[in-house]
Amino acid sequence: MLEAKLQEAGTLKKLLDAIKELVTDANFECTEEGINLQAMDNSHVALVAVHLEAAGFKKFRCDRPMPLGVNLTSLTKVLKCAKDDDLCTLKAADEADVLNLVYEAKNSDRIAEYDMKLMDIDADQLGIPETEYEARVIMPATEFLRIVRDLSLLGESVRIEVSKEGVRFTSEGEAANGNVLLKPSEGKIGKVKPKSESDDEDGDEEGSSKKTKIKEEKDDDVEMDEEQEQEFKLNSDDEGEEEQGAEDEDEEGGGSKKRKKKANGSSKPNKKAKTKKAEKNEDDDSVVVDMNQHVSLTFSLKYLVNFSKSSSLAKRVQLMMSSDVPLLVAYDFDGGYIRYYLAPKIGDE
Amino acid sequence: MLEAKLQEAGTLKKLLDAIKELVTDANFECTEEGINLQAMDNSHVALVAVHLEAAGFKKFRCDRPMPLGVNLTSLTKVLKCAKDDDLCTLKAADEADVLNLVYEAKNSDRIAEYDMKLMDIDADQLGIPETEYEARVIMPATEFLRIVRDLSLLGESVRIEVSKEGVRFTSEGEAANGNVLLKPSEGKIGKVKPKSESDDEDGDEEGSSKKTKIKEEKDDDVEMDEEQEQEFKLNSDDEGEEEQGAEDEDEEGGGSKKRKKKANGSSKPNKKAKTKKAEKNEDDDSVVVDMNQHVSLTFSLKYLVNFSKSSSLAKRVQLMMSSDVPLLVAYDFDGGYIRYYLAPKIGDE
DNA sequence: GTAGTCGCGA
DNA sequence: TCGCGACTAC
Repeated sequence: MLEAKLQEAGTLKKLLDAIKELVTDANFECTEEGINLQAMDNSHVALVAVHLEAAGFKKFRCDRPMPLGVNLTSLTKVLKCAKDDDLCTLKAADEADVLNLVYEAKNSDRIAEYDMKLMDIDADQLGIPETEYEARVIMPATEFLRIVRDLSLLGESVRIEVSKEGVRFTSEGEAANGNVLLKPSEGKIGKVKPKSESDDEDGDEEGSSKKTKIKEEKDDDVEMDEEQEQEFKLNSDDEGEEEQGAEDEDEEGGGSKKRKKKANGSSKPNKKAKTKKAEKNEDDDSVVVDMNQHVSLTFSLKYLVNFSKSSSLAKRVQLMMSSDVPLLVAYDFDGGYIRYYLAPKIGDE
Repeated sequence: MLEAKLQEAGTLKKLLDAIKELVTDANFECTEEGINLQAMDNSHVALVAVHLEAAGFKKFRCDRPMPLGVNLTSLTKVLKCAKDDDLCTLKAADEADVLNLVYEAKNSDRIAEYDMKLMDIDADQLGIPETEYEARVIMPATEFLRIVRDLSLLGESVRIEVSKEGVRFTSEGEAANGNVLLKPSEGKIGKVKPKSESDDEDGDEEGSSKKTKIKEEKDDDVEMDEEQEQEFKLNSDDEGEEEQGAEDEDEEGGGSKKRKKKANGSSKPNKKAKTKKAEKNEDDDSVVVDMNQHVSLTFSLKYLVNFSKSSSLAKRVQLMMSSDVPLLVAYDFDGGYIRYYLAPKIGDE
């Protein structure tokens, strides 16, 4: 049985606004630790991973793991029926085929209750490899939004280059080319340290000579697979929109979670990282650039524009890049995160 | 000859926005008392009655009754040419086939003048029976708007139930079901008294044991027919959209008012009621529920959503219901009102 | 608030 | 089949 009470329905509404255009159906994987959602977009070019931790709820109870197959369009409709500041309680009985949502107005003289049908979704719950990245950029989410929106007016794709100079976004279009260069804020450029020491790589870069790759600075709850079994595979986005059997990853997605909780131990040591992030990641407008080597990758702007809808959820966004692996765009907010993975365009076209 | 000067063109604009989707052509029945419009919607499921009283105009003169047949789409276009705060004067000569509209900017350095063609419309001016209702709900217009909009995302129809609990709106749809319960505000529930005493039925319900029906709390100027000749008949809205001859009630609608002022005396004792209403009906966000018995009726949300466009005209809305008779949705504003009647769906489908 | 896209009605 | 209106996205 699940019962999760959220202080503000608005949080969920924003979350859905952020992903509903990318994904139409997804499993909300509920466990005692919170709620996870992971899905590839309809053309398998991008992957979204959402995590809402139990502690982020005003009240959270989930007796046993349960996947709730939700049509996001329906859920969006149902959430439209809530005011942003309504208390919102999600309830589902074990084996239930409906999700119950209760909205209580602040002044509680209005109670609305909705039952939404659930569906069985063949989980394409993929293992996300815990990549160590060659470059990380942390910047204001609105800045990122602005840049990708601007550039999307010019062309279809953007090249993101991280160098000692900072980070440069370049787009070339029919009518015009453009690029935006963000210089790292004072003292905000350096190399990246392995996760174990990442707590103090904030510009004071003494000792950062070790050539390690960068891990995203986050509480990790995405299923990662050091063993690489069922590792997720994104299509490289080269305009191929033909429906290619989205159902070829059935070994993983048998409909239920053979969730492989990470074998490797580096998985979730994060209360401290959280505090750290608050310091460097949410409290300012700085641009932080960490890199071990020059990285230049090209991505579809359409997707990035879509990702940046999450700007309403978090002040800061983190971009993690390495050659030839998907870009990770991560937004952290109180009580959870939303992450997007996007395969680079090949051939730098 | 008609000459009616309105302080704010915006009022008319809002009025037209509220009804133009429901009705495409209608007669503006002008008399010395003001302007009335009454029309059934295109599928004869709903009826709209608008009243603009002479006193609500900055200046009003109508020498003799005249029906002005107006295409509401055209009038809407012409009104779009006015700014909301323009002075707006409507003029029509006797027997004229055009309506003249003059817009004067506040600062009067701009005068715009339009002539709109009139048309002959077979009046379906129907007698509206003065129903006494079993239940009345008065609530903020925006709340009603919100509820019907929300529920219309889920399903086609809504069941409205008035009980001691308050008023509950329920909709069932493909993907989800939902219901919203509004509890009456403190002391705002009671039985309803006959109109003659309605001035003090505000929660202080001593003496309200008399089992009388409720009349709408309003200045009444709709043609009502105690004799029941030509009483209006709404189609019960069960998807039946066949055009049924709307032109059988000419005795009443011959273009002029043989207004039968109600035979029964309870008809318009309302300057006081008005004040009263201001107290309980417009100055707060309360939900007032009066009922003599439990009522549960089902209506088309499409229409209710349409009706609630009138929320821009009034702060409060009044719902009047009795089993098996049309719902009355009434909005009162300075200088007039707009009322909608909607037949319940049959069989509670 | 405006523009574009999709659906429904004439 | 074309036009108008409604809904969604930007």
